[in-house]
Amino acid sequence: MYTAEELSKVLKVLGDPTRLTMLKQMEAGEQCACSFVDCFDISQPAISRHLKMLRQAGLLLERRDKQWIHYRLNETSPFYGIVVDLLDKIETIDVSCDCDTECAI
Amino acid sequence: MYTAEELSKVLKVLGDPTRLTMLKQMEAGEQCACSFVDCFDISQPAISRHLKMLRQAGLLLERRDKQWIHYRLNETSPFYGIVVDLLDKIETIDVSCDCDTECAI
DNA sequence: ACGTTATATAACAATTAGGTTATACAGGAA
DNA sequence: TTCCTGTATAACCTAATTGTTATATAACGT
Repeated sequence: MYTAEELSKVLKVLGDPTRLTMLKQMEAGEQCACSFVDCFDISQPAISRHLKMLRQAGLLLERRDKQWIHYRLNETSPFYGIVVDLLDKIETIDVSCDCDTECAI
Repeated sequence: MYTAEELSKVLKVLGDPTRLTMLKQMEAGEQCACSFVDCFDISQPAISRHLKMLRQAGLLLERRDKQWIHYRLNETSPFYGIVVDLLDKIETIDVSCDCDTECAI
């Protein structure tokens, strides 16, 4: 159970097509930040800021590996269930934009 | 199944505490617009615009009765299920702000 | 017709959101 | 060290959001 205040905060973060698509991709597994940069038609700093908003909402966890940072859904977030329920209602995106650098390992 | 685009649009509309609370109240049944005016600490035009956004998102239906307009959740919206699922996760609000005019009939 | 009530719209101000470019920082490789 | 790559932050711009007050519209009551 959540208050309308806290739930609306999370929904606001989810209410952006870029962020929602990022989450959808992470549902399939951990994603390197650079793969988002390749995937979306916006600048690297814009991607970085979207990731920051998702992190600050507690929806993401990160793992650093060398210079790459891999993000994944935070399964311990109190909103994880809600997020996954929503993501499962989104058509799978044909990701033709895999990270083309080493990080894809 | 929805696209990330269309779902994010709806989530953006839901991502506001006033609108989310309004929806929560409508989940309990039809609400007169004037009851929202009494209930929230914002001006009548602000309420009116929030209702318009919910209407434009297809989430509400309205019924005019004399000079009062009663709003209710649109059960035929393609997003109705999602909306109800989310509303059910919100703590019930102690509505000490019923419409104090005749419309409450 | 006239006043009153309920709701919607217009015009405006302040804040937030989301993009950009430039720059800083972190880590690996030569 | 120096250079390169990946990521984050700063500064800025524009557009959207959310509130306000003033006004218009719709419907009722006298």
